[in-house]
Amino acid sequence: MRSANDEARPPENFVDASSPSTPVRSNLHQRIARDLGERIAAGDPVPGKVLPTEAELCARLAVSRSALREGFRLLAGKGLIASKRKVGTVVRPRTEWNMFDPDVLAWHLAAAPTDGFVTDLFEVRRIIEPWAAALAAQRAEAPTIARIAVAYEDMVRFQGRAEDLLEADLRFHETILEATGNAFLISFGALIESGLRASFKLSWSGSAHTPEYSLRRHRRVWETIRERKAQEAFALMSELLRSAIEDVHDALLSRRLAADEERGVFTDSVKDKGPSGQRQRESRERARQQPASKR
Amino acid sequence: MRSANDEARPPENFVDASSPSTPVRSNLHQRIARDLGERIAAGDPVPGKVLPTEAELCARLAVSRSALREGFRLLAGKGLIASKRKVGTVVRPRTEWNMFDPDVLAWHLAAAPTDGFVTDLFEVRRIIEPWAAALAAQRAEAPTIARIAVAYEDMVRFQGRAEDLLEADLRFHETILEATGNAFLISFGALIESGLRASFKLSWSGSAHTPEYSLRRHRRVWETIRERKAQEAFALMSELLRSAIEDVHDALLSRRLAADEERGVFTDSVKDKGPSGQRQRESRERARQQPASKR
DNA sequence: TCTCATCCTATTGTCCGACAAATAAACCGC
DNA sequence: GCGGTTTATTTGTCGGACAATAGGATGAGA
Repeated sequence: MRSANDEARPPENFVDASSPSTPVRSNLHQRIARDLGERIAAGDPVPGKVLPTEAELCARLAVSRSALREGFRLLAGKGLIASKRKVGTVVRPRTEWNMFDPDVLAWHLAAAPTDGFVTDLFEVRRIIEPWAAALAAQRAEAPTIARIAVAYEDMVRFQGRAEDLLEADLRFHETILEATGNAFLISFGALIESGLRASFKLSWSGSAHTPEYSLRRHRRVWETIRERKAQEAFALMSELLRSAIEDVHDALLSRRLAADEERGVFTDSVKDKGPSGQRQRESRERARQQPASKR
Repeated sequence: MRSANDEARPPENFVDASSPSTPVRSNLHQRIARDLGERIAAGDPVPGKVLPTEAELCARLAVSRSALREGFRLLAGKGLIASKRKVGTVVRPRTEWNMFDPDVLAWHLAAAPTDGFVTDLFEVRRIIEPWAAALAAQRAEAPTIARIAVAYEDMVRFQGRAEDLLEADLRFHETILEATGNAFLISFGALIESGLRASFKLSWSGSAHTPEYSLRRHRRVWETIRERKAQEAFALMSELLRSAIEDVHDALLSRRLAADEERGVFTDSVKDKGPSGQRQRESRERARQQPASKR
């Protein structure tokens, strides 16, 4: 029984290798978790509803119950699902999900990168990272400051290659978080990494602002940290993130415009969007749950 | 084989029921994860080292391999461990752990509530919650504000019963986070809940400040949110947390003093601690990894 | 003696089947 | 119509088997 393949099953043909914090050759239960996680993040089984029974999912995904259940545990540990005897495995309400988990963030961005969602993410970054910069200016040890410098210099050197530039950019921000010596802020770095990687893959490789503009801001942040000017580091990091979020919103906007145009629709829902950077606050309630992509 | 019990094994005799975000009647794999998680958080297998093999752990804990592996997945999903064929299951470096996971936080606090750790936690609270209060003042809808009021009034009513007071206190802070509408900030509430619950169980039920003092601060935060005064809400929440961290530090200090005294040691390591609230910044590096309790 | 290829073995990864336990839902007696 | 009982379904745990991988031992050759 269970001959070959039924539907929606990636048994062997996809080596893929696209997930943060999981190695290229991921295990089966990791792939299962990612698969289900992305689907749940997209709202396939809407919160409150139950997933198919383990037996059925085993058949559909063509995996053993052990592997499936281990995948379930990965999701349960992040708050996405909860299983109970006789009732099944239910998708927990979104408020219970651990949004600070890098995987959960990646699944969200892979499945439904809504405006409201990335707005929320950058809002948190704008809350945390300026403080991190200030604390780094106060506490960073010399070698850590040197690593921030290296990251910045790599950004300059890799200006051409977007891939390497992203890596250097990530290292820049993560090293600043490290410099604070705060275990929680260091953890926050993984979230930024996951978020930026996914956003990057989402195709906003470039930016609306010129590369020089962004580089100059990074350089000034680094300099103020080196010179132990906490308040200025705070302000500059705040500025840096403000311009970064504008870039992301522009990218998401053009992305949606392109999608709409190609679909032939051009209704009133997209005609009066301003040039970004301002109306996020007002329209955030409505933009929240509006999927911008497939599925 | 595997007759009765070997060591450090809680097979059936502990019903316990002490873990946040997990129901009272927890499953076996959840208990396994908590058990190993607390031990790892305490540094039993130090990061980089490998755990005993699955076969051995199965024997020691007297559980099946399935249950053990599901527990492993819980831990792996939070970044604590990583398994590889032939090499075993290694404890990942602390920087890779997801400190924003409520369980990870609880395990840390249960196993090794160091000064540096709670300082870090409250530092993050002081970064995030004032902003949350400000955003809540801007965005909260009327019914949400009403729930904040209810939480405050419950705090007043439950002044006597510490348990209920804690619940109301948690609801107060979590509702403010909810009011921001930011998915990430809402997630942060689970962290606060886990942290405060563990701290509470750690015995600082009361506080150095009078209850009235704390209540007055909460009241003023609520009022400014109701009156949409974002800046004042920011400042007041900041103040509230500043006094809260003083309470916690006092509690931890007296806790350690009591432990030292009872042990008979009274060396120079504890004699010149000031009256809290000031020297956290300077001595944080040294206080970081100093266990204050058993094990 | 050093280097490299090969084999061996230990360990996790996955599969399978069985039974236990819980509990929602159907059922039945009153 | 209602409360207690039974049933059926679903997850929870167990035990065993084999596959896959990779570290380490082994041995041959330079």
